[in-house]
Amino acid sequence: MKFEAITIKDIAKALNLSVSTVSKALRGSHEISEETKKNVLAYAREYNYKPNPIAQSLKRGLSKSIGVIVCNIDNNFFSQVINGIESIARQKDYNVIITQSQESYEREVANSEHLSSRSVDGLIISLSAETKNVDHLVKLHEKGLPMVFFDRITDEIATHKVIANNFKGAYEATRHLLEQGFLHIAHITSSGSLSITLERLEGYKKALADAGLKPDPRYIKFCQHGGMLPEETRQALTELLQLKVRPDAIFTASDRLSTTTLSLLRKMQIDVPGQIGLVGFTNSISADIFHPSLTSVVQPALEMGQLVTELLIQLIESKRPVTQFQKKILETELKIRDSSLRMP
Amino acid sequence: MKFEAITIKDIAKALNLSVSTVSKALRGSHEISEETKKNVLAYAREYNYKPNPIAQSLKRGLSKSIGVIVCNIDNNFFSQVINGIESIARQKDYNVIITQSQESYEREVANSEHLSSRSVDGLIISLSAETKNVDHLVKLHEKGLPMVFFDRITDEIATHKVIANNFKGAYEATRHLLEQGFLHIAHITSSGSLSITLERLEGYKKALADAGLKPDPRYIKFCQHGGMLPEETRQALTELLQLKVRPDAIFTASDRLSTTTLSLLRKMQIDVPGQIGLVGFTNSISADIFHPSLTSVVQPALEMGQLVTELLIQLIESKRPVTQFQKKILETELKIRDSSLRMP
DNA sequence: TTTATTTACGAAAACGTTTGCGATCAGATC
DNA sequence: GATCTGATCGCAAACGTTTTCGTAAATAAA
Repeated sequence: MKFEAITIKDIAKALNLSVSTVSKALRGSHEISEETKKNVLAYAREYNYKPNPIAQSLKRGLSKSIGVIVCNIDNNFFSQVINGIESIARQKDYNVIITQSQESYEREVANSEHLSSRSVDGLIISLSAETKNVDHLVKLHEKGLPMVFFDRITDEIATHKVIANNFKGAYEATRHLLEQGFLHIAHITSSGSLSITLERLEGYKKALADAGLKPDPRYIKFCQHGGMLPEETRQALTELLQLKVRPDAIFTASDRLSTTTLSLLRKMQIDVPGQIGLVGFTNSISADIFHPSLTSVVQPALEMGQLVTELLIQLIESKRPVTQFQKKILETELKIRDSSLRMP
Repeated sequence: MKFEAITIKDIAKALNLSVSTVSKALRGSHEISEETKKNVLAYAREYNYKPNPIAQSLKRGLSKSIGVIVCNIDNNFFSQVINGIESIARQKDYNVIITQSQESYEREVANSEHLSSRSVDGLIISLSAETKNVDHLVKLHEKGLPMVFFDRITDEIATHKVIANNFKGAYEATRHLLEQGFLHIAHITSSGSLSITLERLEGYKKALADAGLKPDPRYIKFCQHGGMLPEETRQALTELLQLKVRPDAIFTASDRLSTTTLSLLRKMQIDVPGQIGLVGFTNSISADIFHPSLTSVVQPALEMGQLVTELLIQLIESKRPVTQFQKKILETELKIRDSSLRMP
């Protein structure tokens, strides 16, 4: 199965020109007479000539493609981010190659190596929950592969980063629960090695502190796989419910965690928000038809994807080494719905 | 920003061999002595040699990448399919380039041309809702670009196709509503030009007919953009609710349509299933925490993605032209939940 | 007329591979 | 001793493009 396309050679032969002349004519070089240019362009258009991007890549040493590593695409937050990435990439004529780490460190390492050997021009990464060591990325970065981080970032690599204001988002979510009169607010979150986990945890603690409450470590549950495995969340929730002073509200720190927790509470016949209030980080487009509708901290996922892609392409296309890096922090939005309302 | 990697040339120079010898040694050719092979392999391993895939692509005329065109990635059904695509592609060492048509015919055309000029080795497609004419794909297919379809397919191109048993899925959904005692069952579906629309419509009609009911065209609403625009769904729903004999149940034909309809019914304060029963095609992982939990026809999305990718790669790698094509039909599953239960 | 300058084009190398073929040399066969 | 065979390797072309450099003709300046 071959897919034959017209090449510069064909044009050259047809018009009795040399390959180099045709190439220059196509790029509008001043070295070529207007008439020749016209002829070449006309012929190219007629036969629908498209330059072979692979040959161009080989020549230029750039592939016009960028790699993406996220934990999972089947997740409203990440699929929205990818939407944003794709829109900018397309606009700037880059291809996007998406890979999933499934929260596994090993797969993240394999993906990053595979992508770099696939000669992508740059990498967009959100770390996996399992990842505690970023040497694999440091190595690639030192070799000169441009990369940018979003959402789950690391301090160990100096480059552009885009995150949501996780601290503030978590703070507002927790404060909202406090304002509703909840007192024993638990927190179910992802792996402690993730930046978002720490930031959200700090926001949660600060809100409690500001209300004169002392965070209780027993109320804070980490899920090493970020909610990929429902069993993990069940475990965390079960432990919370067995505490002597059972929490009267839960703040969940990620998309999967939020929906799974709500699902489990329903299966356990626990009334939300009657017996337990709930606020979660989630970008689910269906949060308002959940039972109960889910109060959520929504991240500007689309913008994050767009912004991070713009920064990466900027890095790729910059002539001189970039030394000034940005850390963009986008604001979240607290959408108050039924799951957190003490008195509806 | 350059990203220098070791090449065959470097190895050749270091070991005092020719480029061709090194190349052959790396591929384990019988022309090369065991000792030389050992040396080359050792050196390659030590310096972490990875063949430049772009150069290989140029040489072989194959890029080891496949293009995907779906309407939208931010949708549980499609993201699950892509999950399946990715798993097989990775396993067979293909890259996946994902594009979104956003249900627009123009973007579908642009994407298909962009991908083919990007020299992907093959295409996986689910047609956009707007697409009525597939000439752009016929042209590429005739030029020899392997392609396979899933979900929204066309008869005009002879190739492998993978779909769910839409007829049966729709039939069972409708029959279930009938069994629950609903009599006036409306159907909100996508564009009439989509294969899935027709198949599901037929299943719906057949179930009604088998129950001795005559399908009423006023009860059938088409959404040209497949639910991408909520306004379209609102319009359809509003019209249904204004009928003299208001439907007492609705069967929605796609992911977005289902969640949007449920959302709108809630906003309109219409009790589901009390006033209106609801069954929808959806792969939402949260259908059981909807209010009410949503009875749904679930498609084996992951398997669809895996299967369609296997078929494509089979096509790409086949030495001789393939003339026998498969149309795989995977079974759906009806998950009965609250939204369709007359008497809970 | 001679010499410089411009214009318009072609030859060839390069990017990193793969591959057919020819070269060399050893040993085997007659 | 001449020929053959097999093993091992290098040369060179090829994939399609870009780009540097050279060169011929045409024009301008001397």
